Amino acid sequence: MTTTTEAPRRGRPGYDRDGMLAVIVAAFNDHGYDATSLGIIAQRLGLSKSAVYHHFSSKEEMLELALEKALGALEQVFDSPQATEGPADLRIRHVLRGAVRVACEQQPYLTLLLRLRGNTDAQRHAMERRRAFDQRLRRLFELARDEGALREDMDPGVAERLTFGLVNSLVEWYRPDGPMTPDELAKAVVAFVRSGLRVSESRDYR
Amino acid sequence: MTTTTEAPRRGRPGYDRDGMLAVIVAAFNDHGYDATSLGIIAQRLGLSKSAVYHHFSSKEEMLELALEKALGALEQVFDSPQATEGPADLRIRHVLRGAVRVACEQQPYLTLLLRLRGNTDAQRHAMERRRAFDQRLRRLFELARDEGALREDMDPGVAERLTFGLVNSLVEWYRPDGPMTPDELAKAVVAFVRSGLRVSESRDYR
DNA sequence: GTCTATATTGAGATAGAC
DNA sequence: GTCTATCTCAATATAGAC
Repeated sequence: MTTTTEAPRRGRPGYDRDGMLAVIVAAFNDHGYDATSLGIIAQRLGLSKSAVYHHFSSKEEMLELALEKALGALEQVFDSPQATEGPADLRIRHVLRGAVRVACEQQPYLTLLLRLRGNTDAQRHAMERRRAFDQRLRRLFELARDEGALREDMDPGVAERLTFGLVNSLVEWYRPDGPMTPDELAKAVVAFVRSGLRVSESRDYR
Repeated sequence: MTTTTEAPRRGRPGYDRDGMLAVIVAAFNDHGYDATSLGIIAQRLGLSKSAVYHHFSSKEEMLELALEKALGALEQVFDSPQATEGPADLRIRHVLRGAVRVACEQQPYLTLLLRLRGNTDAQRHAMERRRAFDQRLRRLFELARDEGALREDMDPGVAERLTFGLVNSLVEWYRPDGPMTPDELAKAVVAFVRSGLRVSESRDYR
């Protein structure tokens, strides 16, 4: 189920790198990456600082591994015929659902990615990959306009930014143990993006 | 035009507290509040660290002043009969426009507010005020549902979160020197939220 | 109002014992 | 694989001269 390089369990039971990473990313999201000290991380893991260094060579390596999870998951959304073939509005809907799924399933990792400010090379590189994702999305919206599937009073670029601003904001409040499943949430997002909040004439879209 | 306590200019020309605060908040947003050192701030202001302390008693005071700007502006959106009287859908539209305006005009301050994680008392207090704002919004959406102005297949709480997730995401890409005015943006947001992106039957809403 | 100098604390990272 | 102890550097904040 993991989407990135598998972590061959080593050392004694309890933590593999993936399990440690989950704890570490939670700390990054609580304090911000830069402001998260190795002391805090070691405390949360129940280890000493130098024990942590036995598993990760630096704080930046932790960040890179975490960002790879989010970026890998996002990029996978486009690895499907449904994202690259067929009418643009259907392709958008597919990507929209995939992005909502990523927001839910990879929530902490995506949160970390979305908060990057590009102060180091690794951060800038990750942001570059994210921008590439955004550009593919934008081309889809332009295609939708050309196919007459997008309302004409809205610029495709603005439509794309508003849509994925909405999707990205999910990480701010979605909780896996909350009342909604990712599928239900995806359905709500698709409905919102397609036809807004007003009482609708409710042709079902599919 | 400032919405908060005015800063009586003191000291030699160049910086008043408001002008300094703009520089400081930009630094906070670039590095994250916790990770922004007074050294960085002093450098950006072209002052020594201790000179900065002559204007602000602590780093936390800078944060509080900045957050007050964002929160004050948001709360003002509700200080209008249009936000408290009349049909819920019209009230929502008014608040929506006001929130877009705040996102544009107070962009750096709102960015700072939206990124808080609640690690100090001051931060938690600011987040509490923001939550109060969100709750007023949520009651508006519940009212809209009761008045039959909200599509029935969407929970009002989810509708509110998606809507203001979209609005809050504006701070991530809106630039004052970009091609869109706040008014144009507000119009696009209202249209999106009301009727989505599909080709519409285009009754103009007003 | 701004400076240099400094007190104090905690950061990331390493050495080397067990 | 984990520990204690420590290195080096930079953080917030203050003292006191100009």
